[in-house]
Amino acid sequence: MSKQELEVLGQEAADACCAGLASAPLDDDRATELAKLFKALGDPVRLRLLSMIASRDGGEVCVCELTPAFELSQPTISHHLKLLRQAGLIDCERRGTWVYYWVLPDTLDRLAQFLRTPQSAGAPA
Amino acid sequence: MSKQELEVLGQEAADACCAGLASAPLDDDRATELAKLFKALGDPVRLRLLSMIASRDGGEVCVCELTPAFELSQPTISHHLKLLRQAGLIDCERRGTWVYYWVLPDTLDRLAQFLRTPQSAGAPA
DNA sequence: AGGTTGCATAGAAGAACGTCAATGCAAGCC
DNA sequence: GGCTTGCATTGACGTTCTTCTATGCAACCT
Repeated sequence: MSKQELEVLGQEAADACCAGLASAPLDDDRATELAKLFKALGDPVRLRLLSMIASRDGGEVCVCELTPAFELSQPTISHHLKLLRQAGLIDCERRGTWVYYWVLPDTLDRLAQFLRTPQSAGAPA
Repeated sequence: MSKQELEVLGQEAADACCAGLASAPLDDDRATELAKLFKALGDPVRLRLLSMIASRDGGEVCVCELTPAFELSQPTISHHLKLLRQAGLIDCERRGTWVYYWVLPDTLDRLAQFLRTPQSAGAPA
């Protein structure tokens, strides 16, 4: 019943703000778009990179701090950062010698909204 | 400073309830565990399957309804359902001839919590 | 200008993934 | 029992991903 009413609102309205995965079956296009984002998060190195950037007080981290935190080659870290950037999860800027990365919270929040189930959506915490 | 205090609380406390990716840099084990979950969501077919199951009023869907919704072979759908189940996102039960799937909301909510950035964590909506 | 350092890009190799046809197995039906 | 139907499993194949070494480019430092 309330479900029916929601669907009457139309797909656009739901997409625009807060359509969760439980509000209606995903169409193929939207599923493909969201899958790219989740795929970007589906690697432990990228999750750690994202977390290292997001948990930084100043909001920015120099690549020169990220690379030595892993037992991986520098090009590998650079590659993962590129994927995160292409997914719209982070962005970067070169300032002189060093390159700084920061998180784009909107993309993360959009994914968080998408994952929230109806039962949890009511609880503010 | 407040950052320091948070870390003094210990990783367990943060893990237990609501540690977001921005609360502290992820350790390797936790990153690996979370990456598996996100990887399970990183495919359009699996996202659509999950959405089809989650958006069902009764909470349960018969495989016989899921399979024909895709232009993919039956084993392929079965394979994706298995991955979702191994990730702890859904579960299933055989009842007579048919098999029914339903969503496990706890895993989804845990991921949603993880993705919420500090700035959005305050807003209840 | 020449050398050094920080990071990105290119290309290659091995592992992991998505898909299918073929098969297996359980449950219902004759 | 034998046949049919619903779904899972197996094994194979092409694609994508992760990682590396080698290289390129920009910025700094004499």
